[in-house]
Amino acid sequence: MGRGKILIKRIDDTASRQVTFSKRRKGLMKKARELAILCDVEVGLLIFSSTGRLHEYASTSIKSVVERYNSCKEEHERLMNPESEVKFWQREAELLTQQVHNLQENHRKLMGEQLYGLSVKNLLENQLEISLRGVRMKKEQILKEEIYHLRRKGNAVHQQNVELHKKVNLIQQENMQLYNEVYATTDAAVASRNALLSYGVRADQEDPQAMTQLQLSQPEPEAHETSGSATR
Amino acid sequence: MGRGKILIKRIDDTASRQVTFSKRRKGLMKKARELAILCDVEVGLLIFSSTGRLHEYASTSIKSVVERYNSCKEEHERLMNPESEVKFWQREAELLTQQVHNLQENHRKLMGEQLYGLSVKNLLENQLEISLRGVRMKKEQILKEEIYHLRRKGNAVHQQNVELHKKVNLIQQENMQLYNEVYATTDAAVASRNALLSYGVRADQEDPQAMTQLQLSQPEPEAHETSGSATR
DNA sequence: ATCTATTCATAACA
DNA sequence: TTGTTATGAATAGAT
Repeated sequence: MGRGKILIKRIDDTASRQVTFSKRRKGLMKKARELAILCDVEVGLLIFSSTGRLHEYASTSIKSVVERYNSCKEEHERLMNPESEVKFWQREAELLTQQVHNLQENHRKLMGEQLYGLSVKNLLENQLEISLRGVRMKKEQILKEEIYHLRRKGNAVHQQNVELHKKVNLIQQENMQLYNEVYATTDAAVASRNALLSYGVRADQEDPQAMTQLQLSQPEPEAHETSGSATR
Repeated sequence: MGRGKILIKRIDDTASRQVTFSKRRKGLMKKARELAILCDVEVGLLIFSSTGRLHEYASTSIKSVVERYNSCKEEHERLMNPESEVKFWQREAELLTQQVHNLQENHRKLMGEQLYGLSVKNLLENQLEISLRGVRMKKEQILKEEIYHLRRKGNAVHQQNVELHKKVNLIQQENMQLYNEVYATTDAAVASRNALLSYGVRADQEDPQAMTQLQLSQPEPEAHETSGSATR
């Protein structure tokens, strides 16, 4: 099938060899494909060039062909062994994945609880703080009001005291004047009478008023405030 | 190549198909072998007949060809596949283990921080609470003391008031008596003189004392209330 | 790469 | 199946 017949032996000339390789390889693949199509069979062809390059043909796929080859040949040594190893690591990975999942779940819950707990705690504390502050403010207010009233009361009593002192002084003065007048006229009958007369005039003018005032003010068991203004 | 040209499509006639399969299969194998020898390359050929029968050619061996195929193509479909698969799952397991470790670490830290944070917080709160309570107690104490002193002061002033009223009443009584005696003897010279004399006696007995007391108590600037008991 | 003389593979037939 | 053969197909070697 060419200009001359050839012996089927390795072609020494590299170039010729390479050319022949290309031509026959192509033809081989064509015939492989034709066979697969014409006869409806599964075909796989693998060719490795001298440079290491791979050339392949498969009516379906090399994988399929090789699998079929393996199952056909029942050489499970290669397949079964690695499979069990794969299954082992798969199982390991599954377990670890589950573990990760659980930990993440716990993590999430924990943080959630932490946040929830803190917020609740803060809420409670705030509420308590507010209530407590309210109570304390009221308490202080009451105390301050009491102090204020006591001060007012104290002042009022003091004012009363002052008024009383004034009155006491006034009465005292009058008394002393009276005594003086009385004693000054004790020995002289005429002088006594004049003094008494002049005193009587004064009494008509001022004293009855003072007496009325003193009589009007009522004594109280436990003294407390009165907002009266003592006129004088 | 034959008595007539043919289309490359599945041969419907089973017999023809089988004949063609035999002839072409043989030819394909021959050519595969020729290629392998002529070009000094590795060739593998797998053919599965429609009945499932395997026909193979390999310049070396199918095993060798398939192994070379796998390593060359780096398509680790069957042989290499398990290996890389194993490595993949090993890697996965390593990553997951690391992840578990990190999560556990975080978990531990988080719980630690939580506990630490809480304890510190509580400590601070307690400290603050104690200090605050101390301040508040002092404040209240001061307020209460102020109230107590104000009350004492108020009571003292009140007591003084009462005393003053008593004195005022006493003096008033004496004054009235004096007036009565004076006016009763105004018209009668003798009666007047007796009255004056008796008054003098009384004054000697009581009044000087009252006067002294009154003079000793000092009047204060602001005064109010009267709690006198007006005897009549 | 392309051509082509030649060989080869094989379709049809027996 | 196997063999025969006419012929298309593949290809060695030249270009």
